[in-house]
Amino acid sequence: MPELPEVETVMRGLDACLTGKRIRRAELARADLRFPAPPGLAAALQGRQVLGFRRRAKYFFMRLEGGTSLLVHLGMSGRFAIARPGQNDIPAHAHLNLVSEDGVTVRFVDPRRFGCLDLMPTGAEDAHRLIAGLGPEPLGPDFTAAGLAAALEGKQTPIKSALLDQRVVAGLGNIYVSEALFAAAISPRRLAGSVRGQRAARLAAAIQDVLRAAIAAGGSSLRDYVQPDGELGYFQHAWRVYGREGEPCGAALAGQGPGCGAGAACPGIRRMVQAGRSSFFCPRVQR
DNA sequence: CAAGAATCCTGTCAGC
DNA sequence: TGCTGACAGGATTCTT
Repeated sequence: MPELPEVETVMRGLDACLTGKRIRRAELARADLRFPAPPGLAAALQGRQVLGFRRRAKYFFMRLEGGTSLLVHLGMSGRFAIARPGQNDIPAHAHLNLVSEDGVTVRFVDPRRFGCLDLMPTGAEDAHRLIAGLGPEPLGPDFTAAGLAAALEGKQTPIKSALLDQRVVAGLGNIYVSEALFAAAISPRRLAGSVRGQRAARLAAAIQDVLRAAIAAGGSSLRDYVQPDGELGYFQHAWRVYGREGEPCGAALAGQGPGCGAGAACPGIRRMVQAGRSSFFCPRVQR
């Protein structure tokens, strides 16, 4: 679902259609999301010009004239639907509706309501309670192999679980953790504390590679995920292990690099459940 | 204190 | 065909 690359892609789409525009009308259809949206949310947006966007982990901020920022989290099923003037079909579960000065309607749609919306002064974005405790941005300057190793030091939990902890590194979810561990040839079962030195360096690089590739691909997609421009299922995701249980690793990697390379001897991609979540991995290459 | 389980919610899909 | 149950997963809260 929406992890860092998807959030980045959604945000870029919104940036392209809203930045510089004035919000003619704002309506909060329902406020009972993961956390209650503040009552004054719609009023704070209406009539204001959108100045720009900024992402942090799986959150992003929409900055408005007047010094207010809107915090958005997509949760599991959150997306943005764009409707041009005349396109009047309203998707189900549209919780926030914004009409731009050019007549384009932007809707925050989130069936499961695991997402959230909040307001804060633009200068206090990083002090927000959902943001303040986050670990380093994996594509930012603060994310290093040494820092990652330090964050993992002494942890008795499997590396899979540790990487889902947003305090260790911010923005990974279940999909890209599996992908990064595969790329780094590290078993999801390995104890987090044993990932250090060269292995930590490999993992840090793999995390960055996997995220960069996904952003470049325009974000990956699952089922009901929709691009901000309204297009649906517009590209083939390129996950190497996620969702590929039983597929031979070599075939899965055809044309995408050497991968397992065991050919017919490849045991195939396995799925297991860790901390209630699926992990996909190749038992031959990941140690 | 840390690690894991339970929890929120609803659409989708497999199986009968 | 229609129903039921399992499943998906982000992040907080609760339990061990």
